[in-house]
Amino acid sequence: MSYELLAEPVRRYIRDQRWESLRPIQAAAIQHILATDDNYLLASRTASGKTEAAFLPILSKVDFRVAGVPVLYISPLIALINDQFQRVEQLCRYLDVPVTKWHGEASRTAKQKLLQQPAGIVLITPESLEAMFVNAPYQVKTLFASLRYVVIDEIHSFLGTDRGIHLQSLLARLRAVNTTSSFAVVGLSATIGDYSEAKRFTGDESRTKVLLDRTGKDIVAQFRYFPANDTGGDVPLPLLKDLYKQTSTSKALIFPNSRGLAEVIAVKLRQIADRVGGHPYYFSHHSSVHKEVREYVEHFAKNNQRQPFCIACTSTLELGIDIGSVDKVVQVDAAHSIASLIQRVGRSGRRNDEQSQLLLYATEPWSLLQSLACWQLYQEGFVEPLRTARLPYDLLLHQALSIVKERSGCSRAALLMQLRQNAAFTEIPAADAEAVVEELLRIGWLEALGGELIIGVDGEFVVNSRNFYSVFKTELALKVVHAGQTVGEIPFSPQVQADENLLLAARIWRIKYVDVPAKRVEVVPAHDGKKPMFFGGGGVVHPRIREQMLQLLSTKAVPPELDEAGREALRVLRQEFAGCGLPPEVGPMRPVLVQEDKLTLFTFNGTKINRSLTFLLQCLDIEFVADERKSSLTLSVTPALLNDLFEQLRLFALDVDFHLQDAIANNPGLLEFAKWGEALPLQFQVAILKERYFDFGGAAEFLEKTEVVSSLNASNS
DNA sequence: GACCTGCTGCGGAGTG
Repeated sequence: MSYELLAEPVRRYIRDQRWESLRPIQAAAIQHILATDDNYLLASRTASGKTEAAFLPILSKVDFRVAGVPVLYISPLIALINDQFQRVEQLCRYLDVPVTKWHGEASRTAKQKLLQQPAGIVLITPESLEAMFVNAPYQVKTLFASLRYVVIDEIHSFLGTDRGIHLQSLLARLRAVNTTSSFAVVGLSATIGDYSEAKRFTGDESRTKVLLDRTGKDIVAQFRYFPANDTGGDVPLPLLKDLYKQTSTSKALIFPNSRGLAEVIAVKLRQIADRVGGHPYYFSHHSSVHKEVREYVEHFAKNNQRQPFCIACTSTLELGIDIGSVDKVVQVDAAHSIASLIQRVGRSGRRNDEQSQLLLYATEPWSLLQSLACWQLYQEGFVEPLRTARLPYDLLLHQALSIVKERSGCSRAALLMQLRQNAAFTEIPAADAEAVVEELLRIGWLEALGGELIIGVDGEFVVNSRNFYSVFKTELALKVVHAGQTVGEIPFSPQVQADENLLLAARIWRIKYVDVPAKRVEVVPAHDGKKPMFFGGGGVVHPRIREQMLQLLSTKAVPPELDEAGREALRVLRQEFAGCGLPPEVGPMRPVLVQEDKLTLFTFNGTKINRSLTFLLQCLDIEFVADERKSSLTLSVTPALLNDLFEQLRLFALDVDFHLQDAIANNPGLLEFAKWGEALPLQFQVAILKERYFDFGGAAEFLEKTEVVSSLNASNS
């Protein structure tokens, strides 16, 4: 029935593709998009035909004969644009609709051609759109004044992120340009945790509908436990041997949570394969592997029907880049979020008749616990809800500069009006927006000239820099080159000097010389090396995962997916907490283990709340040791004093601004997470810290409600 | 104990 609704050229495309039927998400999208002008979120798993679900009806509905570009597709990745270009262009040939890639690596000739004859569909990144607003606002008008649809791919990757707020703001600015029509948004998404929050993203929650296909795949999960030995060693040898056995004849993706470990695993598996005469197709894939090497790996995976292969990777292979199907997905130690686990699992068994196989290794009891908790929550259908920041002062600052540049100067009232009407900033009070603009004037990034605001002398450097178009920071790195070929990059570290060895792109290298001014390292192949040092902050674990971990500790059931060693590790960990006498329903109870003159409080709470508790303890000048992996705080107080301490901390939590101001002054690195936060007035720096880095509300609630059960009380009774 | 993402305009050399 949905098929009948489509335009004839689109139906011809479907016939030529020899599709037997439309997927559920496609059928639903066709009916809805053709019937209304509402916004839609199309949520279903990887490889379920979401792209077609959006484009089949849009191509049937939109009149492409009018001047201008009626359909804009926005993607978080260049690689995804290049993939989607081929699919969309193939479809568009049936309708004579031109498709143009518009990103930093796209052909300039093609862009020029589009500007001369604006038509069809444009595929763009948020940063390229930002650049167009700043550098060529007349082009934005020429191209997008008559937009009818904006398709946002992998929209979940924007939710709850600074880049998402940036994109929201760009959408609002597109609406302001959209003078001859109005456009609807169609977001393509994986399963997400909070659909009402996702609907806000379009800028009009009430006119946004969710089309959801919950059909999942059967997944067989297996947990295998190999404790890391004390002598160090990055990955336990028995684990590597088992991993080799499990994957040597499969197409496998291995996710070890860090670039360094991805290199270790790729190199060591290749060495084992060398010794026993296995296949040589071992790769690594992450942001520090050079783009061309990554593209080769992607191409190999996609085009090899029969050869087994193994890619040790990070989240670079989480999003929808087309690498075909794999037989096995391996997670080494706990994934940091369910959302990420979903994406990784979705990579396996993509052919319709296949079961997905998931292999979860743990090297340490707490990681095993977290991994089990994630898996259970995954099965329950839980996904972390992500809340978009309501007070993104830093992004408002960035967009204020961008708008002034776009308009080549404008009155203060016009700027403030445009910011207030921008859906990304509606909850920022008018007086606060004014204060941010005032600060921009004070630091000379803006200047007032005859009633107009223009970019100031110092601001010119900011807005004319290549760095202006993105809202995220990147680390400085040295390019690693072998015989004229770039292999990848490594960050500056003490390791980077001549004759040091390192692993990169699944190979071992020795550094010949380091050219610091040229940011270049020349390497030659070697036979033994260590993983490169990469830096990064900690990951953010959602409180629900920690609750589930505690639940696992306080019950007796043994998850059937666990191997023998895993069962034993879980038993030992449960034994450690047996003295606390936790009931099966823990509710607000949290265990405390008492040693001689210290105690360890296990908060079993999320990273942001733990961070806040840590900060409050620092304010009180109390000595402690925090361990985020165990979600624990070790303090030199007696259990009897714990309630008083909680009450003191809670009072601090309610009035923390002064301490945060102090902390920022002493440690500007605190604002590292917000690229445009450093230029803000202090009170707004405090505000973005409170909303995005800490969770003092959650901490206060924890301090108020938690009932401590200590091992001491239990053994006394 | 993290991971990821993007990029203008210009000049000049090289290619067809």
